[in-house]
Amino acid sequence: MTVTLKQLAASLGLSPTTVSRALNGFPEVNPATRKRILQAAAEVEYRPNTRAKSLATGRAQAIGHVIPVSTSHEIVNPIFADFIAGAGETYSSAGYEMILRIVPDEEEARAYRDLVARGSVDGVMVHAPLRHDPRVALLSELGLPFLVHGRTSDVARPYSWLDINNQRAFRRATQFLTEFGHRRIALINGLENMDFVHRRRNGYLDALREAGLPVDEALMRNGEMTEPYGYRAVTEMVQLPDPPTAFLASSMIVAYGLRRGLADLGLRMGRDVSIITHDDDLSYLPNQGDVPVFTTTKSSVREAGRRAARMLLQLVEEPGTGPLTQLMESALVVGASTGPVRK
Amino acid sequence: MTVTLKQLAASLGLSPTTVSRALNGFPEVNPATRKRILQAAAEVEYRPNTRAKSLATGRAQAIGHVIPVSTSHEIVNPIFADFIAGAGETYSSAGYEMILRIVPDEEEARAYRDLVARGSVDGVMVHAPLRHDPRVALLSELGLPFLVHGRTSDVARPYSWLDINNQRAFRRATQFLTEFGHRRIALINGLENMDFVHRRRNGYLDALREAGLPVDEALMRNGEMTEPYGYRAVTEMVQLPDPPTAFLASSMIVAYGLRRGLADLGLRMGRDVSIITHDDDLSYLPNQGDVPVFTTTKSSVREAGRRAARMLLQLVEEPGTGPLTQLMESALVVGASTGPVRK
DNA sequence: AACGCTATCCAAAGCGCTTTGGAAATCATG
DNA sequence: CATGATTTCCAAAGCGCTTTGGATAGCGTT
Repeated sequence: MTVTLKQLAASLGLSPTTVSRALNGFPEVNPATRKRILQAAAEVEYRPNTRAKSLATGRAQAIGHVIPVSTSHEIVNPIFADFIAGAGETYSSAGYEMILRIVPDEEEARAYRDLVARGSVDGVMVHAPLRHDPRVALLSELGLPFLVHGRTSDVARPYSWLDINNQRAFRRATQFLTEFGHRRIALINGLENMDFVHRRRNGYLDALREAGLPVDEALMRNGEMTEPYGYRAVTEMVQLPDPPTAFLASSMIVAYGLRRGLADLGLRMGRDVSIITHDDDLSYLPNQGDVPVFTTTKSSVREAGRRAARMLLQLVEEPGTGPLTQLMESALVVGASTGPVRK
Repeated sequence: MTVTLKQLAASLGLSPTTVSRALNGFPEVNPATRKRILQAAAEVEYRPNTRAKSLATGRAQAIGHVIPVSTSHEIVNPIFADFIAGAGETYSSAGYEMILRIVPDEEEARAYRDLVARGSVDGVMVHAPLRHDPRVALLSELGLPFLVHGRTSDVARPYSWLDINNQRAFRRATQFLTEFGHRRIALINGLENMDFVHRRRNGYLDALREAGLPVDEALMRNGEMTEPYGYRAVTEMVQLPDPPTAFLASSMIVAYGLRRGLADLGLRMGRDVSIITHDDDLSYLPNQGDVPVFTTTKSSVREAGRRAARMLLQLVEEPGTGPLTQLMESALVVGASTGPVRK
């Protein structure tokens, strides 16, 4: 059964103090004794009780992820699983526990306060930041180390984040299309209140401006990034007097919807209509092959999870470390979904 | 800042004992005093320190989910996010923490032992059971309450699980197709070592037998359930001397691949070729509308998460409760992807 | 008036660990 | 060989809570 420090110490004829020091690598213990202790500990598979340890040390050895679930649309972000997987790997190997809280979004603030008050975590990861996100201010105030996956746009004080360069990615993607002669490019974006949506649009607008192309509101959409959303976008836009010849999609799933729409319309992707989508490189939606199916702005969200976790752990373990930030670039990977505009 | 029981007691001129009893609803405290205590506690937003509490009570108030990540294929199951979301809701409202461990699959057993030894959890959820899954025996031996999402096939002793009736679902789906006159039906299944894959195949085989149809190995595939996997399956099978007229897909993502394959081949889904897929009702892959795009065997994995969590909590809170099992049926929802066989 | 109950509160121990402040033994040093 | 410095160990307190085993006061009974 589970063996405690005290029992282990007794079985060795030593005090708990010495055993604890030996196990935790303190210097003041005879090498021979230490060896004996380590051996015995390994033999009985001793593991310190997490709760006791963290009560004594004051550190939770755990990182929290609070996932708000909107009671209205109930969408669970599909990138969530891969990000968590990446972050979780890092936590595990650093000896941290990952604790997840799924809460209705109106209770998110309370969840953070609760985690702090109960001393359940040493830091938290902030998911899916909004353009104006109150969480940054809240967490700064609470004094809990945190790292934002993404950014938010109106915060006075600096904070730590890891983001991909959404603006640059979408500017490059748009440029790529304009260079192929496309002049009517649609942007099938995510929900308006998300911060990344805003940045992607900026990149798109930058490129249009640089190419001297007009902005047409009719070619820009915001919505929950589902497959039917993509489908609807393309089937409706094709009926415009001057329909788009190219589409920028905000996710692979949306791109699937676009593709289906094109197929139903009898249009060939890459010839009649071009598509570029952002690809989070989700493990179950691979876009590979000699020539990938889609041209994408690609960036592994799993890798983002790994890096974000590493940064957060640093913030936790070295308090006073200035805000940490990291901007990941995404690759523009050319696949079969783009081509010169048809005359 | 964070206030402790002792501080709260001191500020009220009471002993920690009384405050603790008042907060935990014990009878031996004067109603007036209790009210005073509750008020003060609410005012300073007192929350008992989780670790201290669980050290004292011996209960972790936490449920573990161990997610093995294969180092070889690295696929994170897409249903994972929705299941977790469902389970998480339940845990939260029951006052339990959810702790997640992402571990390389060869270390999974160690992860369970570790969780037990450290006393980090009161129970665990077992994901993605294999046909022959060693975890059930391991966990029984460890004496840790657990619930399996799915089933495994060769375990002597009874265990608790929640599963969908995969066999029945796939039998009905196959029947539905045979009744439409299909005689060449392909089964695009998941990885062979997964338990549900086996059950689905059994359902499929049952229906073929009932319809007096021969089994053709060339029409059955196993593989990681990605979009390209579906695509490859259909494009290759169509070249068979006697190609299938209908496909059973094991997930929505696979069905997307099938659909793309058909489109590339110039075949119309629902007319030239029929498709039925299992639909886990993932929030970001909706299959709705007056006439859904796909005919599916549908069962919400989110709801499964909710129920599984409830069952697990019951096992944890009422030890000695016999093994709990629940078999959910999935609905056969008719969409636009099926039709009578073309002559 | 003495008694036993009951209601209400508290002191103290304990959960399993870490950590402070010695104590004892060993060592080098003059 | 006495002295101070090191090395090596341990007792005890403490982390924030629960819980056992009283203590005290107020109450109704006889």
